Amino acid sequence: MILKSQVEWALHCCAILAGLPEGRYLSTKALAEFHGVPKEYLSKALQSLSQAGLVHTTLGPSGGYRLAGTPAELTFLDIVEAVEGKARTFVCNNIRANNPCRPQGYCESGACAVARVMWEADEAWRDKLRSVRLSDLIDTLAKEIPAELWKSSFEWVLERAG
Amino acid sequence: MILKSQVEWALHCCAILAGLPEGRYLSTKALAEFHGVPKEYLSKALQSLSQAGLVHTTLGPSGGYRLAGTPAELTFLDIVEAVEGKARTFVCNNIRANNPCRPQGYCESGACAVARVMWEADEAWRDKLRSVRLSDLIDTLAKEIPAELWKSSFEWVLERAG
DNA sequence: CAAATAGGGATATCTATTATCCGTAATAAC
DNA sequence: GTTATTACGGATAATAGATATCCCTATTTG
Ligand code: SF4
Ligand code: SF4
Repeated sequence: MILKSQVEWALHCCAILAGLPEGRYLSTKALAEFHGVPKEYLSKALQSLSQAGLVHTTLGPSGGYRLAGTPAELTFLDIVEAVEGKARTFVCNNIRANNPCRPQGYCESGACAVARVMWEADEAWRDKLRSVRLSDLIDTLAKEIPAELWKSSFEWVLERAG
Repeated sequence: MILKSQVEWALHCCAILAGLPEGRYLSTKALAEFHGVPKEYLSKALQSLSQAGLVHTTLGPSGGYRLAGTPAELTFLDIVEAVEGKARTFVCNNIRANNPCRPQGYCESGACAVARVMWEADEAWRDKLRSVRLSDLIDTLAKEIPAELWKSSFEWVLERAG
């Protein structure tokens, strides 16, 4: 059970977009080149972000993406769920229904204890992701990334931002 | 990103095995029939439990599986990890290494902030699973399952336990 | 010895992920 | 207006992983 690589891509892209000046847009092409991933496939991840309303887009030359809100309004969970979906990671196949001792017409009263525990764990995962904002990530990155690299990356992006 | 159905199967099988009297064993065949799942494939899940040391096995007629310890010593995490593996759900493809601005020979100092957050969320999921013991599940099931069904299932199992 | 079992290897099938390609509509620059 | 560039969506192919089956072996019970 492994998250799609698009999740990592989307998170990194949002981190880049967070540094974009007001009103500017960055294209799929630039984001793909910066991260060294296939443009067409990254495009699907960005479209997921767009459909979830996390980013705004414009068409045409100098078009591309920018965050829909401030980095403080965007959580890891928003981004992860936009790409990975909101479905729970444990699906109940209701195998108890095959129990040979089960009385005819016995109707389960909702999900059993097994499923509930698994879903609680799922929620714990989501709670953690919900508690970290994109702005928190930027703060950490700014501290950890060498100032020179941070600056040159920023300039690289600005050169290509429409 | 969805957990294997074997996870559900393994959890249910452990719940059944927890009710087994000391020294008795229950076969793959019986467990598969009880849950209505393919015997050969369920066998793989049970082998995973065996390899993880969670259950003991014996061969021959009247052979099968029993818990290696008490239900209180076994957590959800033990069972889930035995079947699903201990690998983290977020894998870092190190796409920052493709950054065109990255200085030659620049060596990353461990995983970046993105990966660390995702791994913390993964840990939160595992912490939750670690906090629930098999004995807790049995307690809940005993409360929720109709006494009659509980009893007949128990008898069904005992008839087939070696 | 005969029957039943766990275990493991090989293999097939199905599904989801990963990736590419192409056509369309919209937009900006010229 | 024309052209270049872009996001978007549909179709499709390639790959990997999950699901499932089959068969052989060693071991144990009776
Ligand atoms: S026992 Fe729980 S997890 Fe298993 S099939 Fe029933 S509801 Fe689903
Ligand atoms: S930035 Fe983090 S998640 Fe992304 S490639 Fe680097 S270490 Fe991995």
